[in-house]
Amino acid sequence: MPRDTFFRLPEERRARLVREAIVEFSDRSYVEASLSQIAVRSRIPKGSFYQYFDDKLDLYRWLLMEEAPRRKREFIGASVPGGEFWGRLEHHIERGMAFLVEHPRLARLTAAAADPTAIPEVRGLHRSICEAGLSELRALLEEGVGAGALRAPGMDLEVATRLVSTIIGPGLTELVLQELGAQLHEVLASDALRRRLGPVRRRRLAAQAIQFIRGGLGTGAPRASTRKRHP
Amino acid sequence: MPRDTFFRLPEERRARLVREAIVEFSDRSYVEASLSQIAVRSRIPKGSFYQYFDDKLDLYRWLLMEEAPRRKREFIGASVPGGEFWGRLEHHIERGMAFLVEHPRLARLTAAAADPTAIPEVRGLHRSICEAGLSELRALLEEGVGAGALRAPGMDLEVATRLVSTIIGPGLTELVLQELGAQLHEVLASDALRRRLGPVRRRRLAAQAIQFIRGGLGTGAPRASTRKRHP
Amino acid sequence: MPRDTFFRLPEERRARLVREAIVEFSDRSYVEASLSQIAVRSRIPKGSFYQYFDDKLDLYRWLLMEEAPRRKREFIGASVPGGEFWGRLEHHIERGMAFLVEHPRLARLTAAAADPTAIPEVRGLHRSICEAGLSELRALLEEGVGAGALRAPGMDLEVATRLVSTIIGPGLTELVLQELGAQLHEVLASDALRRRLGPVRRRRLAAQAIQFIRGGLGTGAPRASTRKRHP
Amino acid sequence: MPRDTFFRLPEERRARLVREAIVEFSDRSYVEASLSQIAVRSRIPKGSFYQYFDDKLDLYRWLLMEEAPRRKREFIGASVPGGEFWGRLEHHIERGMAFLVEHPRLARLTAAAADPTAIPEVRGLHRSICEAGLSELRALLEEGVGAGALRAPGMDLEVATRLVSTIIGPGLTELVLQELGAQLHEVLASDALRRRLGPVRRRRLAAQAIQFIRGGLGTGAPRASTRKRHP
DNA sequence: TATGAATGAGTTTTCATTCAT
DNA sequence: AATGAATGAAAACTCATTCAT
Repeated sequence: MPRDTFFRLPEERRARLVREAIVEFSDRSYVEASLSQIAVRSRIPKGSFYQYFDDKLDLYRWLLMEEAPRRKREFIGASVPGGEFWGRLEHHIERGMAFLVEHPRLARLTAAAADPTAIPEVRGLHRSICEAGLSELRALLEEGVGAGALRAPGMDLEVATRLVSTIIGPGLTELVLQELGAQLHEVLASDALRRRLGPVRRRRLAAQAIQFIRGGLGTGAPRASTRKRHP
Repeated sequence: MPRDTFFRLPEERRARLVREAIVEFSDRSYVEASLSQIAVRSRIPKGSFYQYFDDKLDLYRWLLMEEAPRRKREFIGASVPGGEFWGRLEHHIERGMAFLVEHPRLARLTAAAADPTAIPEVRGLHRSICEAGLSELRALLEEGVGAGALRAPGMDLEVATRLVSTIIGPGLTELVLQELGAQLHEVLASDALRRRLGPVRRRRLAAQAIQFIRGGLGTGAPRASTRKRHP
Repeated sequence: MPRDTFFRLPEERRARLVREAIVEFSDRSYVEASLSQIAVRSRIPKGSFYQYFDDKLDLYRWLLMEEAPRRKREFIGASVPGGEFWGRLEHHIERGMAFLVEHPRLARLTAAAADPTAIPEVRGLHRSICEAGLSELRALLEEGVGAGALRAPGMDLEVATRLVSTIIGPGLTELVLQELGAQLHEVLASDALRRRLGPVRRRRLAAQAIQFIRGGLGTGAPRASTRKRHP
Repeated sequence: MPRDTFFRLPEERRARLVREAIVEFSDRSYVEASLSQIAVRSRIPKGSFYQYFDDKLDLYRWLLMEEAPRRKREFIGASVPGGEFWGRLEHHIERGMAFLVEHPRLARLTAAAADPTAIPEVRGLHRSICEAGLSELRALLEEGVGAGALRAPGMDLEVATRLVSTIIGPGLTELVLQELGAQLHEVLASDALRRRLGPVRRRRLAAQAIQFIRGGLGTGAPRASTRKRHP
């Protein structure tokens, strides 16, 4: 975690550092990312950097576990609203996509949790982020089960959680990129490009995701309630 | 692509190189992977390596685009059999999971196509692999639409393809890891561990995935046919 | 030398700084020693440190030339007592060993004068400390010569001084460590360990050192008086 | 230990590297010494260095444990000759001083074993070198005891070994520096300077050291045989 | 006077690729 | 064709000292 000095930094200076760190870590994987580059671009001497963070991992961890989530929460607003289950899930998804479009680098940072790496510490970090995401989603689905909105015979809640998580995680990102007809790095680089995905198209995508999760693709598939198997 | 010299290599020698390359590139991301390590472990001098491949990327490309797919085809057998759509998809999924369990390193290699990287060439490579996978899946789904098995009002075939692809790609992998209660690198390292996932448990997982794709999670969701939107 | 501000410091604060400086400089060589560590452990801001001392060297110099000798004098008491020469030397040695056991970090600091270093200023400092020690010892030996207690044909007083100095400097330290069956850093760290060397064992060691200096190891060696050769 | 490549190096190149390494490590302590400097001065790219040695410590270890001892053995000749004990010891001492004068940097390297450091690996290395030296000396003294040449009542062989070792180690070095009226680093730097200490003066110093060890400084000190106490 | 922060020159080490034999 | 060695551009990180408040 950053040292106190980091938080006491002049706003402008800290913002520069954070901005360039986010750019670097969203453009490149953890190993690819270069502290030297961050230092050069943010015009913060490398020596100074080490006043704020223990090391590269410390910065990365803070970005992934504190800064990105905090900004996401701020953006998303007072978490998921009450109401009917499917509506809440749709809202969740729609906000996720909005975040993706408005703050693609932060979204990419969060998604980095799914990236594989041989570095044990980073792996642990990624893992704990994934699990936090899954917990949140599991809680949401549990409510859905409780409310009778979710049913699927023979499917574990755990399994359902993973599958839905995959859809609203990498799935939606892919969808957005496809809709924009661009690659991730282009979207990260170009404000104009991703602004093409206005609320309307976004909502249409969200609706399709919801529909996929809700009704699947089949015709006349068997219907039944989702059961918790693993208690 | 490898030079001719590579294919003229004594079988044993080539096998050693390929084996260790697969180990390295499945254990580590492209940047993390070390040619030196491959050279040392396969007992192929680094100098010789450059007689066979142009560079690190060349080897990686060959593994991802030629060797892994070839071995996967061999394992999976004569592609998807005929028959009813859902049965074929289930077979597809089941074979994918079998491959994952029997050849986890090759499966990981294939999945690497989803890893982000700042290296443009690698990005291009990953992209083309992803698109090949999507094409194949799209073709399958198109048949499903033709046969009337697939219906979802307001959902593009492209969207459906992406979502299904996400499920049977990262989704299933996550499911398998969860079922094994282990992390990727443990599964890669331990034969015993992944052998715990016998055909029965595998089929149960596959069934749940199919059910998710086919019927979704909802109760009484609207039914309609999948339309091609993007021509 | 420290600035006045240092001496005007609240006692508690100054003591903390001195204590931690002694720990650091006895645990590590001059170059290895870290001002940052001293600052952190003594809870004296680094900035403040530079109000008290010019730099790292200034602190080190003060410790070696002022503080350690002062404390040693305090411990040893009113220097060497009168009396017969050998008795005085034995007392000198015995007190040195007692100091080593009771204040190992201060003793180590003093002994640091023998450490080689590439830093010219530190070298000069070490040198002058060595010479001070030699002067003192030379004076003592001169008295011995005067009193007829010391005789060795063909041996310069200078040579004798160096040799005796080596014995009661590094020699005795090594002897103590050997007797404790431990390494320097262990002895520095553990009060319990070095307390095992009670007065009795200490006196036995001192006696052996004296005997070595006085009579050597030979049987029937020639006897003659030490002459001053180098005026 | 160095890799094979190091030994296969063109003689000129390897000699340059070794020479500059010896210069660096004799001029500076382990921590002070800089690989970069060695690389620059020997005109060996830093990258190449790491083909020959694992790291800085590896080079240092090889110098201290292999190269310096080997060259010393070569210089000293077929170890200690037979004959009467005191004659052998004198020869030992005289050769040591000759080595000191002819190869002061190598001698300094060997003596580095007595330098304290906070780096555990280096400490271990130094320690094992010290113990090797002590073993050799102990063996010599044991013979002396056996031959009846050594006697000193109440003195352990271990204690005697340490004391003699101190005399012929740091003691003699100090003596030589004093005789030259110079400091270590001047002697290291100037061939002319140390050549002033010709065989005659050297022998006189050696004789005084022997006399000190043999007969001590006292007049009419008690005589008795050295006993082994610690078995 | 006290202090927290800034800094830059330096360190060791890695690795893909090239080159000469 | 085979290969052992050479290399240089990068990386992460440290620390005494200075500066501004």
